[in-house]
Amino acid sequence: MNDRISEKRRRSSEATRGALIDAATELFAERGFDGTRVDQIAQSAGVNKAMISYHFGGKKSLYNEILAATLNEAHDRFHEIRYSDAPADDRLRDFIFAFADLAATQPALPVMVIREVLSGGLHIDEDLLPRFLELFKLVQGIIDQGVREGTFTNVNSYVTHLSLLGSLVFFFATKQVRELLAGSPLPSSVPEVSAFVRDLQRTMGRGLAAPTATPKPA
Amino acid sequence: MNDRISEKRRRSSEATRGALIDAATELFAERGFDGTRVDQIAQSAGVNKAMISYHFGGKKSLYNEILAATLNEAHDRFHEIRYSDAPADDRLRDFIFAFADLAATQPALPVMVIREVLSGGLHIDEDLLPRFLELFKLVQGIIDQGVREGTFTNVNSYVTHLSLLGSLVFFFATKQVRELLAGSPLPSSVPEVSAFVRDLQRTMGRGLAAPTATPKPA
DNA sequence: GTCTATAGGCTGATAGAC
DNA sequence: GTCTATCAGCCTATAGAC
Repeated sequence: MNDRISEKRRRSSEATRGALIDAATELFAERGFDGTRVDQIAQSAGVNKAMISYHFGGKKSLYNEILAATLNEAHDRFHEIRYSDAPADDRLRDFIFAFADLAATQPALPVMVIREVLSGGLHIDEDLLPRFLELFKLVQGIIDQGVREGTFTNVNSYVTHLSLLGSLVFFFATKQVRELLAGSPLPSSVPEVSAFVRDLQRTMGRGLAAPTATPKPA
Repeated sequence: MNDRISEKRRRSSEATRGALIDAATELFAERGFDGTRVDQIAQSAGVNKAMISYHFGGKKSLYNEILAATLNEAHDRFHEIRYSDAPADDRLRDFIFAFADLAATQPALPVMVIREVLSGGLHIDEDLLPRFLELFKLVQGIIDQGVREGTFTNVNSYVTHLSLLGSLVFFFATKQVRELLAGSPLPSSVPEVSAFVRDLQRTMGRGLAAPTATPKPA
């Protein structure tokens, strides 16, 4: 390849793209699409704002590219759970852990998901919708499995999967405010996250367990 | 009072105010503060957009007035539960029902709450914050009570109350999208809501019940 | 590939007539 | 109290220099 002459340029280009994506991800998550100014994105990334149009074709395209990347990462992370043949209660436990793990690495995901859901998918790209719904289907499928197998009590899987996702998404989406209200920076929220995961796994496990089945000891 | 001469005007004035509030409530909930245009509010209310500045002193003040009214209504609705001396599991059940009932009448509440929480209380009025936190404290208090009384298992009340509120807020906040995805208008979501309330009451009740205590029959 | 400068459109607010 | 007309500011996108 004739990379030699353009090596320096190529690296700069990708550095610019990356810087823009990182800055924009944080800002979009924090203030939403409408609340984010392209000037801020550019300044925060340390590049000129014209680069947004050049590299991504505008603010909206940048937003969609970020959303796509985020959803794709989620898709990959849940691969094992999706095709696992473990019993439903184990898969549920694994899902809660995996979601929390993902949210810890990619804090923007839950916020962007909830923002999209609130706005009724107003500025979501049409071909991103399936990726979006996958997440919901996976959880509902696990609950359906448990009901079918008889390990879960006879809940409505539709409303129940919404409850579970609501708990998860809300917890991580509110992290920022809670830190703010907690006084200040909050040293480390890791113990908080693991308490949340543990309690949610237990509460859901016990709450869904069929009356006849003895729930596994916590 | 000298209302006679200004009676017609006063009524018009309040009608204008009311129309603006109604229109703005719906639009703010649907698109957020930044996503809502004052032109839209005025047009949707059928009045001139100058009326927003005249009656409320600007877009932001209108927003805060709506948020205050919404939070005050929530405060009033939960009065009985707040001062109830019933056992924790009953209070929890009542709270879930009351929240759902409130959300059905005031669909904007959960959406505005979640939007505020996401933006880190960026444009919330400072004297509104206590009202906001009340809601959270109430739920956490109920869970603390159950743990103290020994009817609830030894959960972390902080993370658990977030799970519960997350389920509630998320379910009602996503109503719009879910209707959109369900094909179309969705005839009536009442059966869905009652299924949600029932399952959430059961799942939380069973999930939190202390191992020694026998959960009440559903 | 990156930057500066600027265009063009829209937003929220207000002065002044009725 | 309400409306029309208009302003100043801000936002995103782009043309053109380097």
